[in-house]
Amino acid sequence: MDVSRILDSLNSAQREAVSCDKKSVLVLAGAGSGKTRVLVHRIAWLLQVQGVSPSAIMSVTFTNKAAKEMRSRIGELLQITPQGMWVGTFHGIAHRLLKAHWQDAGLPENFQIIDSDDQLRMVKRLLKEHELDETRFSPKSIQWYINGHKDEGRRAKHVDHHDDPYEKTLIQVYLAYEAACERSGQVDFGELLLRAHELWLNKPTVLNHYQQRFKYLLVDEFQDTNTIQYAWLRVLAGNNNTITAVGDDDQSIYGWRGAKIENIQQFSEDFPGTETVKLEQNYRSTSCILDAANAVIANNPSRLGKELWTDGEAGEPISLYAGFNEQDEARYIVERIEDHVSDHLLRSEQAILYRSNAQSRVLEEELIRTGIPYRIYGGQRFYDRLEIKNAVAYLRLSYGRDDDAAFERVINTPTRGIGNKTVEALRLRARESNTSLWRASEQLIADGSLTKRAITALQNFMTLINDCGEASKTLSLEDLASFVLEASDLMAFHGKETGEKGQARIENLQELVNATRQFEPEGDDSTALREFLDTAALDAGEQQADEYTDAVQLMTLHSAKGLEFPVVYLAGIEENLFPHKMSIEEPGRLEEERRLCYVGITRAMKYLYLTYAETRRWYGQESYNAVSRFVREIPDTCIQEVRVKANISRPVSAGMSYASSDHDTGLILGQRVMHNIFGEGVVLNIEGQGSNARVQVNFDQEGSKWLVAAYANLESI
DNA sequence: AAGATAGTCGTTTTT
DNA sequence: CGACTATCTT
Repeated sequence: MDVSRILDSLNSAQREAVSCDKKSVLVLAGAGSGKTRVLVHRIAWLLQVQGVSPSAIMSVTFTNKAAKEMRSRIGELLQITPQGMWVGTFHGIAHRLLKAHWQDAGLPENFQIIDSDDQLRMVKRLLKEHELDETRFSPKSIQWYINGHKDEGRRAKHVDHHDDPYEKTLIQVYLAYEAACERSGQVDFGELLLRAHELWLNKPTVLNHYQQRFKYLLVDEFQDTNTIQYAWLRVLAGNNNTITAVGDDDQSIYGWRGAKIENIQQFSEDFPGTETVKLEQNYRSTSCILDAANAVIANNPSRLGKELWTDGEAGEPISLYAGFNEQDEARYIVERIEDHVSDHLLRSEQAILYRSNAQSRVLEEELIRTGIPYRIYGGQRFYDRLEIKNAVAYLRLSYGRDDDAAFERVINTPTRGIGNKTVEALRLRARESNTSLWRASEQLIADGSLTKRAITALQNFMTLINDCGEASKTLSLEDLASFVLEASDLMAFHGKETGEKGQARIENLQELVNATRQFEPEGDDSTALREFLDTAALDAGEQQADEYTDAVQLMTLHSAKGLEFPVVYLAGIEENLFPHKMSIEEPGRLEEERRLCYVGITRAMKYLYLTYAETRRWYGQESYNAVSRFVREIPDTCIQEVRVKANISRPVSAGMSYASSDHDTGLILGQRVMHNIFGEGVVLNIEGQGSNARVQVNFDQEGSKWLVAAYANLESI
């Protein structure tokens, strides 16, 4: 194939990255600089110019979505789908390895993946077993503790207790957790990575095989890798393989869950002779937006240093709007959305981004009020929904009886008279005999050490599961799913839940049957169930519901990473909210907030609106936040402040006295007032009546603010 | 075993 | 404030 086709459409930095023949390349790809493009073209370069076999290439991404996109774009560019290439997520690839080498990894052949929900349940159970006080040892924090150590590559036996009794207890729980997973053949997300790493370390022949095979490694979103992921990669790369890492230190926003931005710096040290290529030309945004982004991120020390530029137009200035409360902020945003719609932009080309999910409510209310269709991204994954998890638990038990997480979940769902007492007895026996709950049930029934009623109920349950197991051997995946839903009575159980909930649950369950019908197993029918269960555990499932209606997009800044929109509204750009209160004190965390802001700004292609509220109801309390420091970091020349209505030329002097009765606020223009947070100031303007009245005050310290008179408690002085 | 009630807690989220 | 949970009540 013609080499020019691969390089022609690229700029010189991109070309450099694509065709680099060093053993290690670090591509620092700024937002909108064609990162995925470089990865895809590099793979094409390796295959078609270097003549590398597809099976010598492994490309690792972070999310399933990214992996999917990578595969389809490679196919698009090459017009064929290369066979034997591994393209997947860290977790997906680790899982694939563990399935192939379960014995070497010390796992049972049919090990199951548990998600964080199952994990949390297990931790809670263990805390009860160990009679630990949940207020002192919160399940969530224990889960955090375990996952944190796993992400750092530490098992319970590696953790140092520092002679601290509290830490010692945590380690005990971690140990018990490991034992419980072992006993029931369950593997959590962190465990996938940890085991895959241990597989390299403990089985040199296995490692050697894969080192020989995967001569070319590519990693996307490298700034998001955690300790164990990077360690795993490094071992696989060894001294001889070629590794391409693509990432952006300025877009590292997952430090709080273990991502190590340091891995980027470390890379050049670990792989001597690394060639670093910076992609700084941006193809997404106007120069006005880029100037703002550059200016904000420049406030972070210890960056690797990049500056985005474009040869495009300056574009519109960024709008800054100060709402007097969050409803006013929402109203402003929705008005601008309508403006752009009448200006022939689609609703789906406009996104409202916010720091935390709680902000979406007011925005939604306003969108509903004005009848604008919207779609909220994020939220619960399809396979995380209660009814789906229940149904999948039955499928999991059909596949393997020792799956304790699944067993616990549905032993009494729908209710079948197996109470807590019986389940306690099962758990006790399982622990004593070091076996699964299913085997423990068999034992206890044989013993006759349960009440007659419990035995009957338990037997009914086990018969049901065995029937499902039999069905799984003969039926297609889809028929099995239907069978399980009927036999277990889950359909009826969820259907009778109150209000629209029941209806929604039934629809989701039907959607699950749909998913089984559309599922295309890689192997033959005999492995279809296992493959489907793995997908349910590792893949979010399509969230396609109303993808085709033209709707405004709402999402957190975190979930916006990697996306772009012609119009972006960045709502709630206030101190304490963004940067978030919890991150203001520590410099490291503040820098991550700033990177998040950089991510937000760089999502915008043409128009960017920054909005905040001077008064905001937050946790049931009125709060007064100053405009975010990030706004002040943007050069004035990029920003245009939107004036509130026509309050301009009314002269403000002590002599003027508009009757207070007009506004019911008891305030007079030009009057000096005292506010218990902002201190002293002068009333500049009054708008509205009664409880809606709002007052603009120019505070000596804090500058001008709009306040709701009813809440502001202004005192005349 | 469902329904009421008190109590808690409150960024960001993928696998 | 309000969503969620754990515990108590019938």
